[in-house]
Amino acid sequence: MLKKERQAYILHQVNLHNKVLSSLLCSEINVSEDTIRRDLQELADEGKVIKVHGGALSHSFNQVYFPNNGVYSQNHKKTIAEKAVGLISNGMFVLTSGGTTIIEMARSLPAQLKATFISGSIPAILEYMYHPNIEVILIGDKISKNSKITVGSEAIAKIKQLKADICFLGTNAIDVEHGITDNDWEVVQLKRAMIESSKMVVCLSIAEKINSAQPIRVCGLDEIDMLITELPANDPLLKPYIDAGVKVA
Amino acid sequence: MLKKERQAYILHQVNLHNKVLSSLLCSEINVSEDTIRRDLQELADEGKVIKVHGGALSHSFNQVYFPNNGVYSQNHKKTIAEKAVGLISNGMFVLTSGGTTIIEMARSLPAQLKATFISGSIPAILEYMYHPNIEVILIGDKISKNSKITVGSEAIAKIKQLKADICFLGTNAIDVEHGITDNDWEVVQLKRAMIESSKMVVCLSIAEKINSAQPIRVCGLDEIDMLITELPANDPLLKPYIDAGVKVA
DNA sequence: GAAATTCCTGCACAAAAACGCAAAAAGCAG
DNA sequence: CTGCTTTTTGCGTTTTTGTGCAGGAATTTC
Repeated sequence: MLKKERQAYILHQVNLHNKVLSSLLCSEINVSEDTIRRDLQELADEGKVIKVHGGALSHSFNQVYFPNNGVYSQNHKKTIAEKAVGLISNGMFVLTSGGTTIIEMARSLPAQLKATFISGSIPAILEYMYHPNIEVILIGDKISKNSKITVGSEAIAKIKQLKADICFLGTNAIDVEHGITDNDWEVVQLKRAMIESSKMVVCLSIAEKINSAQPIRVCGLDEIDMLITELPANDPLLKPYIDAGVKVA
Repeated sequence: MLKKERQAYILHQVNLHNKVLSSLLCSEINVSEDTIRRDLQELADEGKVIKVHGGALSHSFNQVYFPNNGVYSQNHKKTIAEKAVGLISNGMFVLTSGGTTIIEMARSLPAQLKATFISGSIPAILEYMYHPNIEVILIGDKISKNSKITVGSEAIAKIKQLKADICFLGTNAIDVEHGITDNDWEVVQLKRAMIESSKMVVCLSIAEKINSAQPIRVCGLDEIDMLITELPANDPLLKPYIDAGVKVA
């Protein structure tokens, strides 16, 4: 394979999937990692891709791909994400909110999964978009620059027209007394709509946020079906939620 | 075998397979590698093939894998982008399509500009999102993974509810006879809706796309108000468009 | 913090290109 | 056919280019 040919192939992959991993490319094309690295470097020098640790990104993608942006520990989120993707099966309609846990989940989706994902979260959409078998429906409206998600009455109206199989909510605070709470009024409206439009509601929450409360109420515990944390299901911290009728994982 | 005959054979192979290896050719035709190299050099000088280390590539190979890349067209797009942003003033409602030229425009927006941008193009939205003073409205619908833009009846319906001050269209092909044409049916529907929903329609097009046509018609020249290219306004290539009543810049 | 990846640098080796040169082939005039 | 010039080709040598490998540094991950 000619060098130029190889670079063309790489560029094609970058534009198609928004990102490439050097490790994958080198086994795919059957050349050493050094060669791939040098190719990526050259393409980067020409401004055609953006080189990052482990591979390269397309130009439009790099801005939102913040690898470890989270305030909280990443591997907890990965644990949660993996438990969550286990609930999704082929053919499902899946509604997701925004939040870093949700993005982690989007990254953990197995390649062979065929499902339809609906979301207004830009970073989540980017992850879904380069997944080979997932169909993506974007909820449009005004973009909230803070949370990088579309908010507003149009988005809510659109969600209310749906009936998804399952809905995943990134959770800012949860406690037995107040249920799920949050601090952004517009995001709360959206989450409420999502809950109403889903057959099953799953909350993703790292343990630190359990038994904390925020000013605005999203819903009571009776409205959610499952709570996923990084803790084992028998952790005493989760006992009150199980008693309140919430499944945990 | 005569030299002319040999070169014709090589050219034929290049056009057939999009690439040739010098090593293969020389064993095939039974001449030294030097001869092949000299032949390729001549063909390259005549612009019939693209010579690379180890062989040669056809022109169409480059067009498929490096669609108008290169420093030149990047600079051209920047020129176009800068002309385009000059048309936007504070408080405007701006509708934009997808395409690399539009993204370049998004990158060129001055920081102090206060306007509302409406688009279904994910890469464009990403650019707008990080701009300090721009309000962003995202058009939702199913995402086309190819063009990274939302397409479908919902998106079109939403656009038709608007009346934007100005609309910027990335253009794939334009000529006097057929007007604006494109090759993606869904994108064309979207562009048609955008044109209808804008007080002013501006097409952004690099010069190489001028006087070319694609299978699907977007609109006639009478429906666009302005054509922006990297060429000076008095370039003869633009004359027919000016005659047809289109402003150029 | 420790372990695992990934990256960078210099180096060696092979493949290909460039260059000069001379032999071979072709064209041409007598 | 012969002698001459011009073009084309092949061959050695030198340069350049492309690739892989080994190490140590840097970064990410757990």
